Amino acid sequence: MEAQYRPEVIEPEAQQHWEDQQVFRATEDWSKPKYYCLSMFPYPSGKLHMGHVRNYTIGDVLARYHRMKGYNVLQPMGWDAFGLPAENAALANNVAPAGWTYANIDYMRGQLKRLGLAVDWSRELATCKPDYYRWEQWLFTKLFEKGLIYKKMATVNWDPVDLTVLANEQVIEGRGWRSGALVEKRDIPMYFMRITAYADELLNELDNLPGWPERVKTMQRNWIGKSFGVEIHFPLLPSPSLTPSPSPSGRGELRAADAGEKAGGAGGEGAGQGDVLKVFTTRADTLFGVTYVAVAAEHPLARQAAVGNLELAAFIHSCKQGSVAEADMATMEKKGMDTGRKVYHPFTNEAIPVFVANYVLMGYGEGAVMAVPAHDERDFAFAQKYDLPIKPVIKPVDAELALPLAEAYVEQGVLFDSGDFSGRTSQDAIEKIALVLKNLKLGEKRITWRLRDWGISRQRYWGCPIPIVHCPTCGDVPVPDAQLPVVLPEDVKIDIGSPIKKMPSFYETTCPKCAGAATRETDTMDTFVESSWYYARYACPDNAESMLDERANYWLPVDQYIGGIEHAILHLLYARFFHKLMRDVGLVSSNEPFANLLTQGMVIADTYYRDLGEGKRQWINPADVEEREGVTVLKADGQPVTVGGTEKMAKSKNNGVDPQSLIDQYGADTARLFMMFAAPPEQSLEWSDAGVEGANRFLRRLWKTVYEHVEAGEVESDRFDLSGLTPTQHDFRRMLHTGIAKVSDDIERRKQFNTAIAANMELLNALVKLEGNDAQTRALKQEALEAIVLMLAPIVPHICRSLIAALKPGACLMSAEWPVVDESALVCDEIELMLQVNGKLRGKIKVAADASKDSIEQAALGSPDVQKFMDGKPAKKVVVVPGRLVNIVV
RNA sequence: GCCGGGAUGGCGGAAUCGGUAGACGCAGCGGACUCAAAAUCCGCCGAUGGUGACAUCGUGGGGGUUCGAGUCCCCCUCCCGGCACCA
Repeated sequence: MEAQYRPEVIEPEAQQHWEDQQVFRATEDWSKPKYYCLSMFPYPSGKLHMGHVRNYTIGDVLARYHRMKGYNVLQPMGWDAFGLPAENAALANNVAPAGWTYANIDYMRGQLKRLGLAVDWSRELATCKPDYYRWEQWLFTKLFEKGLIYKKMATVNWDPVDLTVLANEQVIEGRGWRSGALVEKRDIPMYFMRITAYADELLNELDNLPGWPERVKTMQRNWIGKSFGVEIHFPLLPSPSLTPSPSPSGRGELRAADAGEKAGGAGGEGAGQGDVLKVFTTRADTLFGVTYVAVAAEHPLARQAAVGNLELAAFIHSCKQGSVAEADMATMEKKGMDTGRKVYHPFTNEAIPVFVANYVLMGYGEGAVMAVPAHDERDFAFAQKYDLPIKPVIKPVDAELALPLAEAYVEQGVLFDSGDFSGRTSQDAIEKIALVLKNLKLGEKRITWRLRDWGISRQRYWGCPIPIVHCPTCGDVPVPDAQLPVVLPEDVKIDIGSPIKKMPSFYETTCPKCAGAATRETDTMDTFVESSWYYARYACPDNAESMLDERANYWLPVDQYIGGIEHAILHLLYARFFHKLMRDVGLVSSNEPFANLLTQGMVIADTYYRDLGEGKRQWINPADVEEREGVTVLKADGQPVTVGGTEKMAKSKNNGVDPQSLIDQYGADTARLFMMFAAPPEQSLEWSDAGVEGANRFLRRLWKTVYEHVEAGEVESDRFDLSGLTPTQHDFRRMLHTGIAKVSDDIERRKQFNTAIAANMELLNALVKLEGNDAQTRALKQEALEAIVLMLAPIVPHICRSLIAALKPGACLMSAEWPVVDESALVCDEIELMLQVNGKLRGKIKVAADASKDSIEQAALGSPDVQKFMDGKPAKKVVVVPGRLVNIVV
């Protein structure tokens, strides 16, 4: 055995061996339990960042651990290869997105291999390849035919200078990131996936996912947002500016929820006499406190009221400014304007003003709300600003409201000033009010979802083409199977806007139905679509005949999915939705894609930037800045930079720290060990260079310890006599086997690798201190070193491969099994108990492990440490916690 | 703004079911080895007071439940993630 630990030698050797022997190649094998271990695939942004190292090491530890426990393990890897950054890079560097992407994939694949991951590379896939996305197109056509994909108008960010649609990320402080122009909202037709049809199942199935973190399930529940409420119809007073025109069916509907779905938005236009304004509320108990009604700027009533009202039209137009991002909408100043229209209160017949308000969302409920300033914070602020009445109608069950209200009282309570409903509790009143409204045909109980259908159209180039042909006679025609895939041209030149929109060779085609001249859809799909089913394709990436085959049902569901917490809602919800879609077209038999989920915390780092004006920022990498006399400056020019927040490492903020130098300097094992040791997987990890040295030191120490042990000669294991251990030896062996139990539990159940590593460090520390060179001690050390090396193998596989071979000539890590706890080693006949007086630690005693409660109490009361603090007072109470402590209360 | 999460020594973190706060590591300090340095090895290392045994305080802030709270409950502050076109 080599005296020196040389990762630069043993790591490439181990990786070459694993590759040559194809040891991680997975095949369907029904004789063993299967374990499908999947880490979220990377976007090929250029090079690996620390988040990747963390993510893939966690997955690798679990994959290798389960392999040692006898599972048939699959751990695949691929590339989430479509996306916006490729177009940005193409613009910046004058290269084609495809070439840039493929070069990044090649580079990053090399980096991943250098990490020594137990990945089955034969299953590698890239979502930008036609053999992958053709199945996405195929599924699209099936869903389109089933009505689960439909077209409707949707609002996007529009850059009026570059004449292009902007992603939310490209809107900085309300301006386009390149042009600096004020962004506007614009409605365009898009394809939508009907995820709301699965809302109930997506919500209910969360209860059948015990392997998911509670916080993720809570976030998804809140996102889906099932709320039970009441739809209330407020009859409209005739418009003063319109001549009454009774609708043919009697009472017309001024309803907005699905107005957009009929692409032209015809629903509700021409509302006149006898119409109603529908609102949705979860607080029908506050109905008597309504002092105005507010509608969204896009609501048909607002549009109609603006006809001939220049001021209102201007206000509605001003609501069009700014981005569509909900965070922006929610934090902007609440503004509104009276439409001049009024509605009747359904019970009091009072006339109530209708406002247009920029805080009412068209996409939720009916796009209209009843405003109750006394019992809703936003309505309260709005009413104060516009001097609208505040009418309290709910008070606490056991108290009176302090009037006038200083702030909204938002709790439920008891009704007053509410006609026949006064005196009822909120819950009771909601039921009763809904019933009365129903009898009056002015409303009813309704369930509303916060979840909206998923708009998947993107006006971008580097994505999967939407397989639709627009025919002037046949309309939207899905591309037939035989003509799939619709291949995205890769040899393009990028400037502002998508090149395929200017490429007749792409979009000019004939209609699959009538063979007449037609045009292809030039929008591409949201990249979330690709990442919603890749986990299933890994089971059969080579299948050229169908999307999935029976192998998918062998491997699915994924036993362990690992990825960043930032994907807790969107990606994970879309993937769950897709799994159900694939189930319902007969492709998979399970209900959920991921049985167990580990959401790793973010790797975060400081951000630095310089303002370039017009809302543009140049982000500077942490590696390129330094402190000079208390000022943070760019190393290159010595000029100051602005210090931003500590945020997740991201390409867009250029705050990623390159793990490559870490690997180059110390090797993959040190990088892996450090990442696993620095913080538990679910916590966010603030990057710092410190600590890497310590991880490397531990590996050198481990190597040296094994080296010295091996060099001392072969161990005569047949002279290992368990019954003849000295107390010290017995203590050590108990520690070893307690440690094995702890490490197993840490990895398998707790998934807390930092403490698993700490336990191994403690074992090694104890082993080094263990004195003696007799056969007993040597055998004990042999047992301990083998166990430590095997327990560390999932985390630092390269060094452990060398060490196990040195410890047990002929042994191979790839066939090694996880150490087993020897229960007999855990036996202990004396234990230590803490002594407390009034909950404060005052001493400790040793008692027999099987001592009775009485004898423990006596021993505790007799202890001088305790008596000193009892002041001669009698014990009021003695609490004995078996195996832990005794607390004496005086 | 809304939803979810977090805060423990100089630093990363540990304390798994309400029961010894600070495991393990980093940094620092002292010592051994060395001509010297690096590496390695040994020891110390929350704060305050005390020569010391030890005592008091201490888990973001305030309150509560309990024999006992880092852990449970209520209120607050700050930080992080998500908010549907970043992935």
